[in-house]
Amino acid sequence: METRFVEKATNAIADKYRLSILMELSRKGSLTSTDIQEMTGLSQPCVSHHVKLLTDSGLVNAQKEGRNLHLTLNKESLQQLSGFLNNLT
Amino acid sequence: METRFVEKATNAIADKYRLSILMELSRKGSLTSTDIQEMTGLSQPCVSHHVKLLTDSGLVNAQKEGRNLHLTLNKESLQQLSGFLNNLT
DNA sequence: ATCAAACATTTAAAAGTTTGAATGTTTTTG
DNA sequence: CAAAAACATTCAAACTTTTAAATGTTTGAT
Repeated sequence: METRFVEKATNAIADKYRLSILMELSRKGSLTSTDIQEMTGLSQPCVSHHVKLLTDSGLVNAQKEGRNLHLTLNKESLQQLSGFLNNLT
Repeated sequence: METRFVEKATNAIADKYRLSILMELSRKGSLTSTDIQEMTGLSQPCVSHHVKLLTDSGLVNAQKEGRNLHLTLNKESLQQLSGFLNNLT
């Protein structure tokens, strides 16, 4: 089943920095790693780590554009997760 | 905002045992800690710990009935979480 | 070609989580 | 009341996650 996805996706959300990244992606549409560094005050390697967790979970899409990493929400997977939780009720 | 709830709830879900407890609660309607022990093979203290995380998160209701702990899903909070995630998209 | 900017990787320390053994509490049963 | 059943708590070991310093890679500007 999709339980591995649910586990990885909820784990990706379950952190204050990563949750704030998701919310900011939702508000702004897209962000770069540098944007996230400025927004969180975290070190660059730490941001890189959090971004990797988010992209590995499938909740965030990453696309290299020149030397920038262009991050966007993966709406389909967020909706899939939302639907899974709703189906439990 | 509700971000602390989202953090705690997703954290509660983000574990294979706790996710399976939620899914079994969804299927069966209710469980006791002993049911969960049998179902997971985990030790009693470990089950107690996972149950506490689930109830502290607000996703699961616990009610003492004699010496048993009667666990049920908190559907409202699951729907709240589902709605939050859906609103990000 | 040089330099700088953006991001990734490696590594190690600090902090947090998971697990079960031992023990404690409460409730039911004989 | 004694014993057992169900759950909670304390504790310590094993494991995982988070963080940043150091370093590496790639891309763009001069």
